[in-house]
Amino acid sequence: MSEPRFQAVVADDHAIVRSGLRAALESPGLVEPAGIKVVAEAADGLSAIAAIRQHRPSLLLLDVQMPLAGGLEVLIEARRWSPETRVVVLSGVTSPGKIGELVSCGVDGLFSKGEDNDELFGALPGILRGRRHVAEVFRRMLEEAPAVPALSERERQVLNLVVAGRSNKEMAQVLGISAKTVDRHRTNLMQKLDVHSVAQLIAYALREGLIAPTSGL
Amino acid sequence: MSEPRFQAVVADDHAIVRSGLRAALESPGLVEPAGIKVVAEAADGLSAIAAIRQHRPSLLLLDVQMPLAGGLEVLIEARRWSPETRVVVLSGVTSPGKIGELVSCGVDGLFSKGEDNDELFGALPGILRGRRHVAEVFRRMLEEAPAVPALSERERQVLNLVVAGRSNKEMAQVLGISAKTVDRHRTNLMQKLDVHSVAQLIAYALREGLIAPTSGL
DNA sequence: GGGCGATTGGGGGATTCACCCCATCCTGAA
DNA sequence: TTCAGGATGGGGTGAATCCCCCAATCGCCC
Repeated sequence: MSEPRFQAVVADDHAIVRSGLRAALESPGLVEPAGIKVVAEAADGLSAIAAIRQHRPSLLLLDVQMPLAGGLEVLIEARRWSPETRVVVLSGVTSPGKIGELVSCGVDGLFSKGEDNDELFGALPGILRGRRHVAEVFRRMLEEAPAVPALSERERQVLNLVVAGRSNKEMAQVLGISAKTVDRHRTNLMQKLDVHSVAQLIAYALREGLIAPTSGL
Repeated sequence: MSEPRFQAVVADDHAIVRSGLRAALESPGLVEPAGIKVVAEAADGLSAIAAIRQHRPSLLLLDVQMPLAGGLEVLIEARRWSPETRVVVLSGVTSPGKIGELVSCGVDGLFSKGEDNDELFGALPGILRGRRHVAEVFRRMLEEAPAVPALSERERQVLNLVVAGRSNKEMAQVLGISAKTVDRHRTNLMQKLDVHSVAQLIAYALREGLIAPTSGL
């Protein structure tokens, strides 16, 4: 019996998922001949970052949406504190925006929770040895991406406030500008996104993961 | 080595969760001395119902939100086709509305994905022998429930259409009634829920899980 | 320097929304 | 049988939205 060559940290807000991943990684032969030792689990983004800083593992298995800090933030912090750690993200949501962000930030692996994990387990050995792997589903999605329009800083702010239920007048106060200017940004925003109502605007923000579904009001 | 006394069906849209639950159920001693045999997995509501009809298992482990049919629908169908099957629901979302619905529909077990699964595994043997168990978190939540107002059929329809981004005029066409009546329902709806904008209305629908975050537009 | 885009702000208008008023019809419970 | 509540509509008002018009300033890149 040989010692596991690799150590991993598993981060997901669901305990069942963590134990499932742990079982799969540690079972010899499934991913690695000697298995992969899971040295820490994390239920939220902050403790994930803490675990990375402490253990400097060879692999980080990461969920996209978690409490306290999302997948992207954790990815960036992990790169900073442990550059040699291979970061693999598991995504439950499939919004082209978030996926694109992760890819351009240089994740080493990107897989969907909905699909079979054969693709994940099959690709992990390669990833641990320096290769990269983005799941078929996501690669096709990015190719067929309907040209995501780039929003300006102000437009993003306005979008967030609209989603939060604020009126133009309130936004004007918050941002310290005229209500008319808010209206202007709003118009440009809706034109860029090709939507024509608040509801569609919120639906867009939701699809793109610009907003946490758990945010009150 | 004795044969497992119980058979289970596991339904969840994430493959990792299914395999994690399977591993836990089947491992001898963790839940049952002889383990629980997982006779089928289902990735969506319809195949979950099909599996129940075919296998008539002693246990159904069920996720709340799945494609094609939600947890509640599957629960009702399971009761119809296999009344002796104990139905245990795992909820990722924690909206008082959905939780209350499930309890009043008579689930045998109700647990949160976010918490440790010790409570689940500890309670399963009792559930298999006829007891019921609702997780601590949810019991406290239901006690502190802020008196969920009951919506009428029309109001629910209008709410869904509002969330879908339809205007009053469009809803009038869809529902075959006057735009003025739609406005009426809308007014009553917002009064009942104590909200005063489309954004807050959508936020409510989202919190209560009345709408799938993955629904396009 | 000359565009280009982001940001700022104003006027105006058509439409929609939020919320009142009023009424009738029907169903089921008390 | 009365009576409450749901569903159906009409009228109207004030506010907000959506979308045009116009203009100015600032920074950035070629």
